[in-house]
Amino acid sequence: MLKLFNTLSRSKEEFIPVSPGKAGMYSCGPTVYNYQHIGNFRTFFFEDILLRVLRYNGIEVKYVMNITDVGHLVSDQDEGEDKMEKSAKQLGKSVFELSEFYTGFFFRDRDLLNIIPPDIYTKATDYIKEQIDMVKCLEEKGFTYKTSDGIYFDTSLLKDYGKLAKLDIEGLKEGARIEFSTEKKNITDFALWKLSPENEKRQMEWESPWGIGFPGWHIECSAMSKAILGNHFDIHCGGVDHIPIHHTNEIAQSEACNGEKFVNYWLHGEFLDMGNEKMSKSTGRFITLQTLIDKGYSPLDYRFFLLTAHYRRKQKFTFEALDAAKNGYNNLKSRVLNMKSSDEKSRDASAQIISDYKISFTEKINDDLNMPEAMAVLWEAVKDNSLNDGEKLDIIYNFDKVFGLGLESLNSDDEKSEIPDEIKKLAENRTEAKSQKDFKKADEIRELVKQKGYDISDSKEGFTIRKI
RNA sequence: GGUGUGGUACCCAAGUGGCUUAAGGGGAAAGUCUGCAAAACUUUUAUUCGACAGUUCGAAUCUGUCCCACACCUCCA
Repeated sequence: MLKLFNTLSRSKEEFIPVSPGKAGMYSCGPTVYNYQHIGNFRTFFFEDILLRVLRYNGIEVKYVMNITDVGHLVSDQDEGEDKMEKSAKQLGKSVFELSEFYTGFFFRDRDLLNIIPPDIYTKATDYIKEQIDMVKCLEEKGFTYKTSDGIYFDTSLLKDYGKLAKLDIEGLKEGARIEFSTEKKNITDFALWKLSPENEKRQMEWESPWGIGFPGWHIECSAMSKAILGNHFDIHCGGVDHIPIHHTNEIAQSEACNGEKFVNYWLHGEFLDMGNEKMSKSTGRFITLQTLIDKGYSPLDYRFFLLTAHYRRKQKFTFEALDAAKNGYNNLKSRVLNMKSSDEKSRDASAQIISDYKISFTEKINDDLNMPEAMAVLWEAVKDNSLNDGEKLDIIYNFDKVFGLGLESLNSDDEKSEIPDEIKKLAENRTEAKSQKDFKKADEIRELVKQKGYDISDSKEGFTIRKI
């Protein structure tokens, strides 16, 4: 039984899809006005794990992710500049070039992290008509009003507005730290359609029944999920920051227009805790996957790191912790490589043990995606002396469908081919010194090679060289 | 000011009333092996879960008080 923590009920619930054996899943993707940082990727990774666990359970998932390329304003109070337009202006590019550039980078990092692409990407600018239709739908049902700068949703008309975030509207008013547009009827009202400023020509703007303008940020997800997955579907996910505003407003729009329940299960991934070095795309201070690569980490080191914490808990990011993950992952890889080169084959005698491991693993991942516990099961199997190498690989490959650490495709040749001839020559010299019992010289050579970044170790067959 | 979350070994991090006198990874230490190392293998590394009370046959897990961090109500995945 698969259990998932539903933000709506704040509790773990058994996952029961609308259509048996199938699931519709939508996740809020990137706003492509800048690079995605490693915090963003923690969320995309969580969604990847969710997708993999659903599929591991034999559920046929239709997975949609949006790309926000318009309408996301600098302030969620529907004020300030459009993030895309602002960034384009700064870089002297068109918004379309900008979108293409950062989307491409996002795809690259996604692939490097072994994150499975969705079945469909929906780009906000490709669904302008659907968004306008939805605003019209809300207008016809009387949920909207007009201000000098756009069409707004009147949240006071919904009895259960804010149910996802358990918003305390009165408390919000008292605690408001900023002033909000005086034209808004309620503090929680939000823009559905923004009119282009009269004195400014936007790069992205469209005709609409209300005048030339662009869609509000929230409407895209309501319109696009409706277009692909229908009025009522199974899972919607994103980062925790989306609970109080973005997802709250999506629910309001969708349920007001469609007149039925929008999404059954809302799942949210917690933030990566950067300690004092808080990452914020708006300040331009953040760590990207490329930063990690430049520092000598592999993208999958980061994936391994993410697997060590539960998605609903903040995870502390430090380079010390990343080093630990890198070491752990290297150990795992070297064990797997050793198993692959072994000729022990599966025996039927241990079928029961293998099955027990898989059952245990399934219990962990189905308990609200408990990856740390699932990883513990993996290590237990890896170190289990009652299993031979063939049996262990059987288990490891099976688990890696969820972990996504690329263990099945690991190839020892990859590492060997990187060794320069100079280093190989030195290693051969050392073997010669050893054969003459000149251990002093042998140790000197090993030290020299170590300084050059390689490690020589002896084995029965001779020596092996490893990049440090 | 309001709201919420969390404090588990040297680090990361599970566990949320008895299966646990607390998983797993990293790190560290010892042994086997080795010319010496490395790897591998074996073993060790929290009688204790922020502090103090309380509930209970029984608590890291529930309650209360206090201390400390962080997050959100500005932008954020």
